[in-house]
Amino acid sequence: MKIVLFWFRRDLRLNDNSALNAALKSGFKVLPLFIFDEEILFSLQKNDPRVQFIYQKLTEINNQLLSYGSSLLIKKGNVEKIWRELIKEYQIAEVYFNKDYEPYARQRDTTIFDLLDDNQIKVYSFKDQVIFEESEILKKDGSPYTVFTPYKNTWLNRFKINAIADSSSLQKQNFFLFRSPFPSFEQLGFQTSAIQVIDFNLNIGNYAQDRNFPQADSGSYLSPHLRFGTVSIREIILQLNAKDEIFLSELIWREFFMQILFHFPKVVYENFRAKYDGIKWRNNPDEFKKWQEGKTGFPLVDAGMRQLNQTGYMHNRVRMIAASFLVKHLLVDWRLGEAYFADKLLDFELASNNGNWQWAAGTGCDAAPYFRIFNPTEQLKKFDKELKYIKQWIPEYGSADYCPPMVEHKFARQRALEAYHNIVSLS
DNA sequence: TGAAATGTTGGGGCG
DNA sequence: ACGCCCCAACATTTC
Repeated sequence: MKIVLFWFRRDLRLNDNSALNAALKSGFKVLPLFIFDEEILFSLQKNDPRVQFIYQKLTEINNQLLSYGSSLLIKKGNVEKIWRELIKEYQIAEVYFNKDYEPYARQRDTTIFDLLDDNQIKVYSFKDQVIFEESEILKKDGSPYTVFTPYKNTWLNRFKINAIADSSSLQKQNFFLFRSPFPSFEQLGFQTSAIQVIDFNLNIGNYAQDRNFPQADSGSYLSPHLRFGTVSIREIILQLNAKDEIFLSELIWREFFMQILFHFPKVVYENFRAKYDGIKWRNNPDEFKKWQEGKTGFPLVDAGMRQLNQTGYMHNRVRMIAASFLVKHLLVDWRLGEAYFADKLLDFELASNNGNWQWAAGTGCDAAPYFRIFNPTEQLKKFDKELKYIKQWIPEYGSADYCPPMVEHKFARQRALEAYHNIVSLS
């Protein structure tokens, strides 16, 4: 019997899933598949909380599928090798998956597409993780936007709320009646983590007013869910009210950076603006370590880094301040900070993380000018006046146990200005 | 989605 | 009442 395979990747849900809906309408029975890609696992810790989250969500999906008489096929290893085996094992008519726009995924998917094509298997890929993908929001001359505001204006003009309403419901009877043994977490070789992804909260009525105040806990905590597709971006946007435009704007930043990464994949390794390539980073390992551990002596930086280390999350404003401090005050290459965030953030997404680090470093598209240097002490006065946030994350704050500032602000500011100015004046 | 340095203004103390 | 000085408050420029 010929079947189709639906390949879950970063769309770990059954409802409002573009490629899955299409697969279920194909006329064939659908076998859902997930592959733990060893290329990705290779760079992660055994107890990475994100792998644990993926496993939890796969378990939930599998339980739903069991009630439909089906189940999820789980594989782990080299993706190409696994697909070669699948082609032999099953009579595959077609393969469905949702598009992933990251450079590694695009390369991997091209390889798999060619392999399937060589075996006369049709492949259908779908837009699912964004409202508008890279080819849909372009300037009049066909080139991509590199400035956020005009990108956002075009995005909003193009956006029609009725165009995203998904009317199709899950056609449960079209799943392949199949039971494969669902591997345990231990069988897959993973270890448990104390850090958990918390559920999102769309009760964001005061988001616009509260979002800069880290103690207000005004975040939606949506980001990990959007990262792994455990929620549909379309459903989220349909639930927003007209007054949630600041929140919507943050979702547009997400798509802005995704299309930047698509059109300019070099940003993964290089400054978007090459004129900053000559900056002489200090990259002092001891200082970098103090920043990582939240022991810089600047309370807002330290509170943020400790929140990150303990929970896998950091408040957005504090991310900017911590990033600015590393890059400007310590003159550590933004790529090192980016890599640390990539390791720790539950919501790590290459496009946003890279885009925001380049923003903080002043090297990115539409970035903060290099001479805009956050003063962590001023930011504390403005955004955590009552010291609630910093006391939550720095229990020893105010006692002799709390470390003194590792660098004098005025001195570090001047040093950063000189390091950047030297480069800019050369170009 | 910055902060510091510099410039301007005006009220109040004082002789 | 007047001019002078000080300085806080605000505005503008600069990094």
